[in-house]
Amino acid sequence: MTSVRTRFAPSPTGPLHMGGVRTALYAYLFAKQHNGQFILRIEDTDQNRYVPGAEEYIIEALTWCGIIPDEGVGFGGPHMPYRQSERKEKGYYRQYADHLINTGHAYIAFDSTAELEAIRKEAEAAGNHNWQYDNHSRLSMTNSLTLSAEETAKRMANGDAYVIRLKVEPGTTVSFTDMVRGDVSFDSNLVDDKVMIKADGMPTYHLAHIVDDIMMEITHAIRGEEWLPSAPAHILIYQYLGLADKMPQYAHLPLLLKPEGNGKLSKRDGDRLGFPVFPLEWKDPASGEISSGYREKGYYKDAFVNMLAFLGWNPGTEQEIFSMDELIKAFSFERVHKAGARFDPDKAKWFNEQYLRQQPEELLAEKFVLQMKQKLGNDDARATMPFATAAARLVKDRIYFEHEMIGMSTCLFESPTTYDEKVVAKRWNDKAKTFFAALPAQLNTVSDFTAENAKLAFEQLAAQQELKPGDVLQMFRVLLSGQGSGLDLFGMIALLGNEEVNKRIGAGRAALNK
RNA sequence: GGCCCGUUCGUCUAGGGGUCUAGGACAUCUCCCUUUCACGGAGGAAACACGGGUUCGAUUCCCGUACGGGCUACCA
Repeated sequence: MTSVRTRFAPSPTGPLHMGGVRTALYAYLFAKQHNGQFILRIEDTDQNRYVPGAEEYIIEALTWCGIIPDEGVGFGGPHMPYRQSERKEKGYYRQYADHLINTGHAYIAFDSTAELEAIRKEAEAAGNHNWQYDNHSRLSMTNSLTLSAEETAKRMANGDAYVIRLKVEPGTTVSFTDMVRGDVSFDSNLVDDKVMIKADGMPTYHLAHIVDDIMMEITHAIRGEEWLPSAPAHILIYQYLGLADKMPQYAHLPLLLKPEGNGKLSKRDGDRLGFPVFPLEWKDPASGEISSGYREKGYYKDAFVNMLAFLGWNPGTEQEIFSMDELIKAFSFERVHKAGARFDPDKAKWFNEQYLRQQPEELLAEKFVLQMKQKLGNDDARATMPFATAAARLVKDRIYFEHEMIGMSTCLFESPTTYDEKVVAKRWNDKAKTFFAALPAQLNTVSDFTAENAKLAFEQLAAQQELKPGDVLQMFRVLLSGQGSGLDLFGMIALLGNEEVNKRIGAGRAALNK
């Protein structure tokens, strides 16, 4: 039995959409589950749409996600080159196309784009919305079927522009078994004569992916649902080639839909709704426009991959957190949902939160030290592991992303400049004033300034003054941080230290008593 | 318009003839914990698109309708 070989074949027309990443992920998971190979092929047959940097972006994005190709552009392999423009130079596609012509399954067509456009317009005006170049119309067009062999040869020798079209035989039902959809069938009468080789000599997707899949021994072709309508043409090509036995199994994946409204998820949605649609940040080379990326937004790659895997697939158990290895074991196309999946940015954040919670404390502390150094300067005494570890413990459960640590802990580094008015209005009374006048001295009696000891001292003083801790606790927080809510109060106090706490109490009293 | 695919809580989904008084997760609400907030815990509200069949019995099978999506290029 030959080994499973899947491929991801994007065209370098811009940054890789997260839907594309999911397609790559499923193809990768399936290949790895079967100890097979995952191949990255670049489909750059449309010279007009080529975007510089896109190819590098694709490779970097897949690499970041841990979806590492075994073969492909940037990775080498036994089927080089893996870029279709280069494979075209080798004559691969033309060879297959000529074979199809020689066996009567394809023909040369001279009709120009402008002519076709005119015909479509005319048909449209006559109420025919579905004119296509097919078995109904091809005999009234200018092609090697309607021209004599001599005339055709003459035109070609003349350098007249022509394309090679597939000659679809009418009257059959084309059916195949899709890995996610089951049996699907089409009427060949309705399949158009697809262009396989364009006037510029480049193959179209339809021919190119088949030739490459055959040559690269692809066993499973995994792609988006948008390809389903052209699947019958692809199956016919395999049949006409006499290579139906080489045809991979197809899997058409459901599309990713907008979080709200209609249609598939697009670049615009991210900009509009404030979440990334791309794995990595992308700067459009032409417009300079920047699209945000999951990596730059602070998502863990594992969380991103986990989230993506669950958009349209689920394991059938209640487990939601999956490592790549677990995904490889659990994945199956039978469990891919058939309907499009509406993307939910909240759930994406939730996944990241879960991964954040799982992070080892030490790792978080290391990142925190870096953030502190950036904010406070390299030499700041607080930007060290012991302090950062304690601080990380304080903020960890209140954030979705690592980069939020520093912002969540502002009160550890900055004295308040304003004080929560609501709390002040309610709690800054005579008793509180007396209490906080005495508190610094009380705190000075604490020899080991831990959270527990500071709390004890605080409660003692409150008891002495016949106050419930609740009467002055929130005010204490406001004096220290300016805010009515925030990090665990005594945890924060321990980190601030006796001296800083007293200083802030003093500053706060001065400000509020003015 | 034509063709193809789809349709379970707001969202992602489980379930594929009786076990469904339809399960989980996100979001939302309530309560508990807590000085607060968050975390955590407990609980609530919330869905089988509709109409016909088939069947003793349909969320589950079939057919229609509606709705959604995709495709309809010498783009992928």
